This record gives sequence, C-alpha cells and structure tokens, in this order.
Amino acid sequence: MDVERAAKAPDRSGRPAVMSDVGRLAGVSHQTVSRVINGSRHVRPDTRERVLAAMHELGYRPNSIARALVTGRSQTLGVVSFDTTLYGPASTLFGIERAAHEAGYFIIIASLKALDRASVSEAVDRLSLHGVDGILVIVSEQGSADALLATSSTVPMVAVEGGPDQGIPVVAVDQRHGASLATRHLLELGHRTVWHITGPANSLESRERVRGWESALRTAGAPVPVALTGDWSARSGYFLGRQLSRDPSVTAVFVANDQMALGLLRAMHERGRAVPGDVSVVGFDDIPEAPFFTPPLTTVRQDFGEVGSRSLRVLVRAIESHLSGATPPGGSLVAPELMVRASTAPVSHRSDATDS
Amino acid sequence: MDVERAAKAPDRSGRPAVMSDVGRLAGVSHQTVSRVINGSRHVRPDTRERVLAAMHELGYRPNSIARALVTGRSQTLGVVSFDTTLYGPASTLFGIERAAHEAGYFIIIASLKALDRASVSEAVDRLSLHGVDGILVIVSEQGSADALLATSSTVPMVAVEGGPDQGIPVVAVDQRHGASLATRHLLELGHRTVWHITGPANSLESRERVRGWESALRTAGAPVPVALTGDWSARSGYFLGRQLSRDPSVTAVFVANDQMALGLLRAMHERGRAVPGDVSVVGFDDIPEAPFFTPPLTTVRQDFGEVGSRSLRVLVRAIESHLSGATPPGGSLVAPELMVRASTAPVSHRSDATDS
DNA sequence: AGGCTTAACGTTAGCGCTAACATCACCTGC
DNA sequence: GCAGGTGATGTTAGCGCTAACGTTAAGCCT
Repeated sequence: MDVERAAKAPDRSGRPAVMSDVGRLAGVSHQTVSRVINGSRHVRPDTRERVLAAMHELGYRPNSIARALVTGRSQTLGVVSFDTTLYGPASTLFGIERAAHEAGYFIIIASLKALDRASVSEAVDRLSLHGVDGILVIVSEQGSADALLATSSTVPMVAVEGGPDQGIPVVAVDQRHGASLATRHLLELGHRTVWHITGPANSLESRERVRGWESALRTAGAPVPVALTGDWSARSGYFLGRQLSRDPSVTAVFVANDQMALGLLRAMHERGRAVPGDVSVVGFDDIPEAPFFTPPLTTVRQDFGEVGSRSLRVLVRAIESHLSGATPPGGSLVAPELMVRASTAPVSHRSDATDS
Repeated sequence: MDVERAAKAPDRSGRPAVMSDVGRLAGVSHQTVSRVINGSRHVRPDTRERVLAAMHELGYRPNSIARALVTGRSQTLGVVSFDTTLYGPASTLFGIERAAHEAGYFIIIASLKALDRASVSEAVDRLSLHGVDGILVIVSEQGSADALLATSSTVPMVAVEGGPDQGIPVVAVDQRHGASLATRHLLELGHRTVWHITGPANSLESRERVRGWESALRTAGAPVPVALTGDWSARSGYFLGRQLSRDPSVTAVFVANDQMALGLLRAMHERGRAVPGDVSVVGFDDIPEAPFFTPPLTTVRQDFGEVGSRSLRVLVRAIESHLSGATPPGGSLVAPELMVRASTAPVSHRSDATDS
C-alpha cells in the first residue's frame, strides 16, 4: 500500500513541500498536518511528533495565501497615510506596526500623493481590493475625513489622529486640551495674551489646537489676537516669526508644531529678541530634537506610539465585531502632556513697559 | 437550458459576487470574464462590453488572494527596517512605497525591535512566510548585513543604505564621497584640520563616513584627530559638543548627522563659541529643518527618495530574473550633494592665533 | 472539396489549504 | 453485552481564480 501511494505521488522534485508531502512522510493525512499546525487538541502526542519531524525534514513552510483564501482572512491590515516623512505620522505608523506584530497582523502601507477625497478613497479601494482585513486611516484633513464616510468599502475602518465626528471610530490625541495646556501655561507666567501660529487651514489637528488656544484665552479673559497660518514647515515658522518679531507687544507665542517653532526661534534670534527673555515660545509634538533647540523648547508631547497601538486595538475589535455582528467599538482620546523647558519664562518688566 | 443553469446556481445572496456570477449574468463562462479582466485580445468587443456591464451591475471585485494562490505572485513586497522614526529610513520607506505603487506592488513593513541578527532573519522569515514576492532590507548595521547573508530564504532580496559587500545587491548613498565632500569643504576654507563626531560604532553608514573623512584629511596632508563617537541623537551631539567646545584649537567639525549637529550647535552656543565665527560645522542628511537651525546648517544632502525608488527597481529586476533564471542585477550608488549654508566660514584670525 | 489555421469561446483541473462530515476503535454505564 | 459517547484520524468538497487544453465555426489556401 505504501508503494502504491508512493507511485501515485506526483513528482514535486524542486518545488517546495506542501502539506500532503508532510503527511505522506509522516504516514498521516494532510488534514492531520493541518491540525498539528493549527494546534488542535485532537492529535496524539506521538503523531504530532512524527508530523513535526516530517515538517522539519522537508523544510515545510505553510502557504499563508492558500490559508487566506479558504479562511477569508489575510491577517493583513492597511494603513493609509499622507506624509510619512513627518515625525507624527511616522511615529504613529511605527506604533501601529509594533502593535500589529504583537496581534499577529501584517501592515501594508498606502501613502497618498495628494490630500484630496479621490486619493483617499482610491487608497482605501486599492487596499480592500488587495484583501486586507481592516484599514487604519491617518487622517489629518477635513477632505479626507469626508472621503472616509463616502467610501463604499465594507472593510472595517478606524480613523487615526483625526476623522469624521461620527460614522467610524476615531483614535486621536486630545489636541484641544494640549493647546489649552500650552496657552494656560503662558498666561500663568503673566503674559497679557498669547499669539498663535497655526497649521494649514484644512488640517483637523490645527483646527482643534486653534480652538483649545481660543477657549483658554477667553476663559482667562485675555484678548484673542489674530492667528497666523503656517504649513507645519520650519520655513513658514521662520517667515511668520519675522512678522511677529517686529511687534514689541508680542511676548508669548504658541506655535502649532515644533518645526515651525524652530523657524520662529531663528527669526527672533535674527531680530535680537531674546527667547525667553523677551518672548516666550511653546511648541507642539515634542520631537526628539526639541530639548536641543536654542533654547530648549517648551512643548506639548503627543504620545504617538500610544495612539498607534490604541488605534490598532480598536481596529482589531472592529474586525471581530464585524464578523460576529456585535456593535463596533468607539474611539478614544489620548491625553497630551506639557513639557516645560527653557523657551518660556515669566513676562519681563521690559516687555511690560512697552505694553502698559 | 438557462433555467436549468439558474436552478443549479448556488444561493450566494449576501455574499459578494464572484467571477462565475458575472459570467452567468453576461451569458459567458467565468473564464471569459477572467480574459476580460486580464485584457486578453481573444474576446469580441461586444462580449467584453457585456461582461464589463455585468461586473458593474454586480459590483464585482476580483479576489487578489485567489489570484495570488494560482499565479504564485502576491504583488506584495516586504520592507525590513529598524527605526522608521528617523528621517532617513522614513524617507527611504516613503520613496520605496511611491515607486512600488507605480510598479503595481504593495509594501508590507516589518520593523525591528532590536538590531541583532536574530531579529533581522526573523523579520525576513515572517515576510517570506506571508508570501511576499521580494524583500528590501534597510540595513544600517554590520550585524544585520551578516544576518542577511545567513538567511536561508529563497525570496529575492535587495539591501538598502548598506549591506554585505557581496551576495546580494546593495543600493545606497555614496557615504564616503559625501564625507569627503564635507571635509574638503572645511579644509578649503582654511581650517588646519577637521574634527569628527561619528554615528554608533557598528553603523555601516557611520563607518563609511569616517573613512571618507579620514581619507580626505590624509589626501590634504592634514592631521587626523581622534573621532568622537555619538549615537545619532541630538543629545549625544550636545554632550560631545561640550567636550569639543573646551578645546580652542577646534575650528571645524564634521558631524555625521544633522541631529547631532543640532546638539553641537547648542553646546557651542552655551560655551559662547560662535558658529561659524569661531567654529565651522557641517552636518549630514539635510533634514528639512537644517536650513532653520541657528545658524542654518551646511550639510550633505542624501536623496532618500532616489535611494528608495532605485532600490525598488533593482528588486523588481531581481524578481524577474529569479523567475526567468537570468543573472540578478547589481547594486548602485547614489551621489550625495553638499549644501553650503551659514554654519561654515573661512577660518578666523582669532582662531589662527591660538593655533600658531 | 478537404485540410489547415485562427479567433472566440467553453471545460477541466488544479493552486494549497481548512471546514465539515464520515469513519473507526475504544471506552463507559447500566 | 450493547447503546451511546468520545478521541483520533481520514475523506470530501470547496475557497476564487488561472493555465492548459478542447471545441466550434469561420476563413484561407491549394
């Protein structure tokens, strides 16, 4: 009988071993091999050993594509992101990947060329066509948030860092709270009010930060200056900083990210306005370089790693509830933290003089 | 006959349409649908139209996992990388993704927790088990380069940014040339010699930069000071910078990356040594913030995007030659570029005085 | 007219795996 | 001693797709 079987066996010389090869060598069916691989309890220990030995001898490697075809799950998640070069998205992506690895998932990335509705839905489409089990979208702009709701995909999705107010779960840092933390810190140092350099107008994070800044000023009864609009780059921070540096009444600036704060620092330095002697500056993000700016930057730390891993957990739960028909999970907010360093100081009398 | 067929058709209500559903609606076999999808010439135009219409009506979406199973190609490539948060790897990853998208591939990432041999081969293993068609490894350390050679995987691989001298193709920036560019620039400004802050000892890039620096000094007949070893962080640049700032004979420093240069700038500033008045500084990488340092940093630009897209092209060719049995492609070097800004200046007489 | 090509399909047989059921030996309780 | 579990396996039938081959009708040559 064994001879007969061996005669029947197709010639697979060269090609990698498959499950039935392992089974044949171990003297069991391919299904028992599958049971061993998937940890079924209904396999006798000695059979398991024989199968394991056969797998080892043949250098057998399970084919996850075949498995995905039959189970309908690829153990792969998609991440849609815009500029993965920026510190924020890059760290978030990193956090997601780490959490995904732990949860047994792979991460496939789709970065966007442009930030319009079309590219977002095109990316979501591409990913779901490729067979991902779920999608994380690192959203930072209103258009993409809208695009997410408009997408017809049935794949579970979670928005990260920003997103529509309803429809899909959102995991993000509490931007408004962070901005208010920064603004209150400056007010408490005695500054009459706080100027603000924002991110791009359509950035969701930027808008939230503006709101947090405004509400903190109003709560304190401080005047609300006109906000200056930047584009996250050090370059824009520099040019807006030059503008602000001309106005001696400006003694405190809350800048919507650390890169722009770096540009502002440089502009102030060029104009001979001391930081924090004449002007106090607070950034946002706490990039690794922030403590080494001149002077070391007071800023609001966002825990991107936490955002990444938390959003992954939410997505995995969304996938499970999608399969079981349970109610999908809600989103969550990560608390930011103020890092006080050397770019902020109590308002000086010199500045007070020009003011009163 | 049509009635019979309809009766035979399984109840797929709810489940997404598959190829045979489309075929049935269009009155053709599933194979003809496949032909339409894959652009076969042997389909009559009116048949093609009917199939397309049926696809549209049913909202048919091809299942790429089933296709991957039968073709043996997943159109997916793996990227192994260490710290995706750093500007270099992040930009390279970004460039790879863009090029992959254009070439019709997806990118799946595997970031490493640690930089030892085991994690590199574990990552390569994980990816090839998942069925990727090829792997790009962003290598930056000797151990990983060795690990690459030791891996038993039969999946085509390309090393990016560094790698073993032979065995697999390597695509990288010409670090040695970049370092020599930086060093020669400083020597040409009249500095007697150039000090050097390196990256971590086991970093391949760092080693190459040290070699370029050394050979430029020797060629010019300049003395070769002892190099100081950093770890890429602004923090380490700061502490090593404090050391250098105490020595008045130090008038020119080549720092192996921009972050450490930032730390050094800060240390010099604290000690009251003017840059570039007393000390000239050159960095490496040209991160987006470099022009906005105080002072704007002279540095060596690496075109990470080019490295990413070029390495992808090499990998795709490696995959094709793997399939056809042709000779695998070789690697290539990307030329760096010196960006002269305001952190370097001709040696001042004040510094000369202490020297002679 | 008979043979030959070719276009335009249909049919069949897998890819490598898991799910679902079938089988069989062995044990249990009364 | 026999119905009725239960544990360990084998068998069968797909998952949705493409490759390879089969079939038919039309066109062309000699």
